[in-house]
Parts: sequence; C-alpha cells; structure tokens
Amino acid sequence: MDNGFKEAFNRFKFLKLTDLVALFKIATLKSYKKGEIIAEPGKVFEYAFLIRKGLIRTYVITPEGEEKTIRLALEKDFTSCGQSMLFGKASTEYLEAMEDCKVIAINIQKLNKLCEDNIRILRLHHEGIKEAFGDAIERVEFFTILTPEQRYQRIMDESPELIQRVPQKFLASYLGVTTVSLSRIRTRLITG
Amino acid sequence: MDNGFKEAFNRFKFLKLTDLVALFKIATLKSYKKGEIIAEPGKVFEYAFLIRKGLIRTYVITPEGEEKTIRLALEKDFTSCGQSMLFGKASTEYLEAMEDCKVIAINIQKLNKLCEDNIRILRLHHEGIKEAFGDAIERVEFFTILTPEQRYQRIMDESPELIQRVPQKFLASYLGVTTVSLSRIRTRLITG
DNA sequence: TTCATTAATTAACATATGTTATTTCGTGTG
DNA sequence: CACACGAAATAACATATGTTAATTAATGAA
Repeated sequence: MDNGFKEAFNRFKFLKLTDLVALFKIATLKSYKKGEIIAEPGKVFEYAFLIRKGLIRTYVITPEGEEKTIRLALEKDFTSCGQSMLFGKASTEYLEAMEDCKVIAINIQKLNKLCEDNIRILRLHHEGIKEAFGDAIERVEFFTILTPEQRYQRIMDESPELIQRVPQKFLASYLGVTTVSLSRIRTRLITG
Repeated sequence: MDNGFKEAFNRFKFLKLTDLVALFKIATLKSYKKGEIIAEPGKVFEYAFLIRKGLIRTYVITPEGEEKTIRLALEKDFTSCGQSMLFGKASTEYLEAMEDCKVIAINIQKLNKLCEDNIRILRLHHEGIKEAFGDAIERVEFFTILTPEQRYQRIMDESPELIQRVPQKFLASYLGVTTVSLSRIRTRLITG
C-alpha cells in the first residue's frame, strides 16, 4: 500500500490502520492526460477525487452553448460532481483535466457502504464534505460581495497559482465575466 | 417531547428513539422577533437552526459599509454561521430574523460530542451538511451561469415565496445587484 | 522551422448596471 | 386621520461590462 496513499490521509488522525486498509480497497489511482474529459452530465459519476497532482476544472454548458467554469481544484483538494457525490444522482457538470493529473479515486457507493458501519470512515467523509462546503460558502460570498475586478485581485492574492496555471479563457467565467472583460481588468490593474 | 420536534426529524428514518431523545437533550426551541439580530461576526455562534417558522437572513457588512445578503433560509431549512458550524470558529456573518421566527436550535458543540460515538447522529449531521452543501453549489452556479435578470426570473420560478416575503432591499444583494437595478429588472419583466 | 489554430488583446459600439438624487408609494405610529 | 419614516420607483449621468470584429500573440503539429 503506497503511492502517497497513506500521506493523503495522514491528517485524519482518528483513522485506524484497519480503516486505511478498508479505504485502500475502495480506492484506485487514476491518471488523466491534459484535456481529457473525466465526467459529463447525464451520467452518475462514481468517484470522489483527492487530487495528488494536476488541476481539474468543473464546468457546465449553458442553454446558449457557452462553457462556464464552476470550480477549479488542485493538489490536496477534493473534487467530484456535486449531484453524484452528494445524492447519487446523474451529474449536471463536466470534469476536465486541465493538466496531466494523478488522483486517488474513491468509489462513492462503496464509501457510503463503509460509512454505514464504520464511524471513523463516516467521519472522514464528513470532514471532506465540510471542507468542500466551506469552499462553496466562500465562493458564494466571493460573488455576492466583490466586483469582478476585486474578484481577480482576490485570486491574485490568495491563489496566484490559478492565474499561472489556468488559461484566461476559463478563469473569466470562473470570475463571472467574459474573456474580453477579464483582459481589460488585467490591463487596468497593470497600468494603474 | 414535542412541539414539532419529532416531525422535524421524521424523515431521517435511520434514527432510533434513543437518538431522538439524545437530540432532544441538546436542542432548545427558540423564538425571535422580526428584526432581531441572532448572530454577529467575531463571536462563535453555538447553534445549528432548523427553522420551524419564519425566515432568517444571513448577511455581511463590507469594508465599504454595505450590507450584502448571502443566504435566505425558511421553513424546514437548516441555517447557521458557516465558520462556526463547520469549524467552530468565530462567525464572519450576521443572522437576522426577517419575520417572527421559531427554530429548533441544536448546540453544535454538543452535537459534535454526540457524533463522536453515535454513528446515526453523525449520519444525521452528515445529511444536514450535505443538503446545505447542495444548496451552496446551486448558488455558485446561479451566479456563474445566470445574468442578474435571469437570476430574478429563477427566483420567481423556483422560490416565489422569497419575492413575497423578502423586501427588495435585501433581495437585491442576494441577486448580486443594487436596489435600483433590481427595480429596473422588475419593470422590464412586467412591461415586456 | 513553418504553418495553422487557438488564445489574448484591442477597438468600437450597444447596453446594463452603478451612482446620486428626487419623487412616489406604502407602512406604521401617534 | 394625519404624519413621519423607510422602501421602492424614477430620472440623469458616469462607467463597466457585453458583443462583435479585427489584430496580435502564443501554441502545437507537421
């Protein structure tokens, strides 16, 4: 058992060795090439990912045919399709590897099964959901409180990596603006 | 034991009678008058609310001194301060009763204590968090995908109650616009 | 290296929103 | 019932964004 599997769960101190073994049995290491589509709407997505390397974009396509980036997840983040992860329903979102990726993929159905009679694994699941939920709340405030320009500045301050690693095309809708507007925001911030 | 306490947890079929008793012991019924401030930034908020009657608004005050409505929760919804609920930290948000309210208030610290060795109560907690998380994901998509006008239409279609019960002053920032802009959106939708 | 393709920038114009101020409306209180 | 207060609507203007199109820059494949 390794490949960084153990380190990935190190911070959950309450897990016993037997729990790690149980988790190991329902987990697989998966790799995706840059550009690969990992999940798509209409299908139940079976996995929760813990990203070991790379960057995964969640997006939807609107009725008007526009791609909108909903989430961006990188190393150490959990990610999945919301509806599948939470309620076992068909996804409404796409997942796409923005870089070559390596992830620990945990089968959600099997995880839920384990959670039925293993309170520590349920607690692990619970902690993971709480972290992702916290991010979602912050993101709601991000949209409610900040202007597009302030949003870009916040990303520059708090997740500068994203600006390096994510093409502006995708960052734009992540900030809730068009690519043209993002480009203008950038020149405005540079020139003063 | 009553006052709608039991009905409130009816839908969680996996709970035993002893669990309901344990929950009852850490829960209190609270009432708030319209306009009352229930929680504020800087203080750890101790409760998770299950709303039995009324409407609770979550808001923040920006550095510019503007009030921004982050969430609106009504009957059957869970609500609390995100940071306190999830991580036991000081709140960053205000909670305010928009109407006279009756809630079941569960002490978070005691709930977490119960969750340590009662897997069914942890599961209840887990389900509650998942529901709220699902709402947060939808709300992120709401902002990412829709224009302000489309957002108002979505509220009209999916939560018309909110339009009846929440003054436009508060709805505006909930939609991410000013009161003036919301007023214009309304006349635009009425006249065509 | 060259070429083709996509991404990003810039430009020009239309439009929605923000801002400030004024007016109208509605509510609740005395 | 009248009045005062806050909410909502309206107006006028400034500004940021959206849209479409053209240009430049960057990227990847042959």
